[in-house]
This record gives sequence, structure tokens and C-alpha cells, in this order.
Amino acid sequence: MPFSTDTADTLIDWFDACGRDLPWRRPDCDAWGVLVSEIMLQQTPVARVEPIWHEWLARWPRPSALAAASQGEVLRAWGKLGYPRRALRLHAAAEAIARDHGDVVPDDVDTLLGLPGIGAYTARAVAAFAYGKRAPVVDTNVRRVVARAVHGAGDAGPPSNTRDLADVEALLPHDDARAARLSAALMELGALVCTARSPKCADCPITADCAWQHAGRPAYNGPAKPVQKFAGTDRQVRGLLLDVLRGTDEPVEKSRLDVVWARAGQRDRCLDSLLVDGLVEQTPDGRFALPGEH
DNA sequence: CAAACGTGGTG
DNA sequence: TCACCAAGTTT
Repeated sequence: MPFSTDTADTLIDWFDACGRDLPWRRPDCDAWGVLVSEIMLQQTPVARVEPIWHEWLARWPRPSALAAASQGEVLRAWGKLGYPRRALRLHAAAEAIARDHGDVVPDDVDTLLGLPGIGAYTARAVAAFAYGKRAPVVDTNVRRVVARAVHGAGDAGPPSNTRDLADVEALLPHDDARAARLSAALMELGALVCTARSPKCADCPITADCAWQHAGRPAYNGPAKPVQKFAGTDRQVRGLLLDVLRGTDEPVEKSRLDVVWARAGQRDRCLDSLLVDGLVEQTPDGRFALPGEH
């Protein structure tokens, strides 16, 4: 059941009044700035992204500028944002945009989907937020808002790309500009009001139309969501290894890497996987460094 | 489709 | 303290 026109308008008005003034939402931010923000924001909070985003846009204001940097420079500038393969993929996307698209971020979903690191969410986010297009933008916030406001559930169940896209598509106004604004509003509502823990229903602009409210705010009863461990995993070890290389200009001996993790088997397996992923490079003399700098 | 993939803040 | 959470993508 789609939102009424009034509900859509209410949400858009709420977004205009209460949405955050984030740098990638400003009129002077172009599609490249939006794309960089979307990649950085994947699984990463706004507060940690903002300072890095400013550094990147000042240093690499266009895709071709980033493409001209080495992978090592890019990984260093990525810092501790996490999931550093995103940085490599964004670098590769910048190369493709510079080479194949006249240094302009594509504006259609299918072309965007062909670029490295850009999936179902990011492609539509760029189309909607950078180009004002009507495209269902489905992230974890939107899935939660739809689960509650539309389906009356306590939270979203397991993701299903096809079903999630159809759900949100049905909510969008036909008009491109308003659809794009509503997409931003849905995300912002999930981020600020309809949050995972202790939602602020008293501040919600659409409680009157919320199926979850009408149902008496039942608890989530779907399958338990898997919890991600970190301590002791390969992800932690890879992070420690990479942190050593980020902190040095010169390639390092393996002994410098060996000290970060006691278990040799896991440590070596992780170093090998970093080499395979292209996040680490071995110099001819056998030392280790970030890629493309030596 | 499930699992892998970083990091740090917070209730 | 520690489990949960944060604008996902790839294999």
C-alpha cells in the first residue's frame, strides 16, 4: 500500500525542515562528491566519514584526479574508515569514469551498476541524490522504515533485493524530483527518528499513517539477525597488518608485520589474502608495502 | 543465499 | 563489559 500524496509531502517537508546539513547534500556538491560520500558511507557512520570526505574532495575534486593517484596514496588517505577494498574499488571506478565517461559520473542506474564497488543501493542513491532521478533507494534505514510504517513490523526481516526494491518503488511519487526528495527523506527518517534502538516516535512526522503504531508497536518476531564477531577474526588481523603499512613511507621487513599477531598461521594467511586482494604489495627485495608506491 | 569484509561509538 | 549498530558489495 503506497503512501498517500499527503504522507509523501509531509515527509518531504519534514526533511526540508529537519534533515541534516551534510556537505554532500549542498547544492555546490557535484555527482562526484555524492559518489565518494556514498562509497564512504557504506557500513560507516556519518561522523567518521565527514572529515575524510572533505580531504578527498579537496585533494581529488574530479574522478581523473583520483585516478592519477597511486593505490597506496588512496589507501593512506582512506585511513581507518574500514573495509579498505572500498577505496581500491572507488579508485578503479574513477579510472573507468575518467576513461570511458568523459570524467563525468554516469547518471543512469545500469551504467552505474557496471562500475566497481557500486551495487544496488549506491547506483540508485547516485541517480536520485546527484541527478534528481526517480529510483528506489533501499538501504538499512529505508528497509526499517518500510517494515514499520508500511508493514507494521518491529523491524525489517532478512533482505531480499527484488522484494525490497518493489516495496520502495511503490511508495515513490511519479514525479522525478519529488521521488528523489522522498528517497532522501525516508533514509533520513530512519537515521534520525525511526532508529533501530529506541525509535523517537514522539518526533515522527508520520505517526498518524504508521502501520506499526496502529498495530501497537509489536516487537520484531522475525529470524534473529546474525551477529558479526570481530575480535580474533581475520578481519581484525588484516586491519592490524594494514595499519602498520599505512604508518610507514618505506617498505617494511616481514618481522615488522609478525609482531602484530601472535598466531603465525593466521597471520600469514591474512598477509597472503591482503596480497591477493591487492591491498599489499611485495617489493623485489621481499619487503612489504602499500601497492603502487615502490 | 550465506559468509567475508574494518573500525569505533554506544546503551 | 560487550553485543549491537553504522548510507553495502562481492563471491
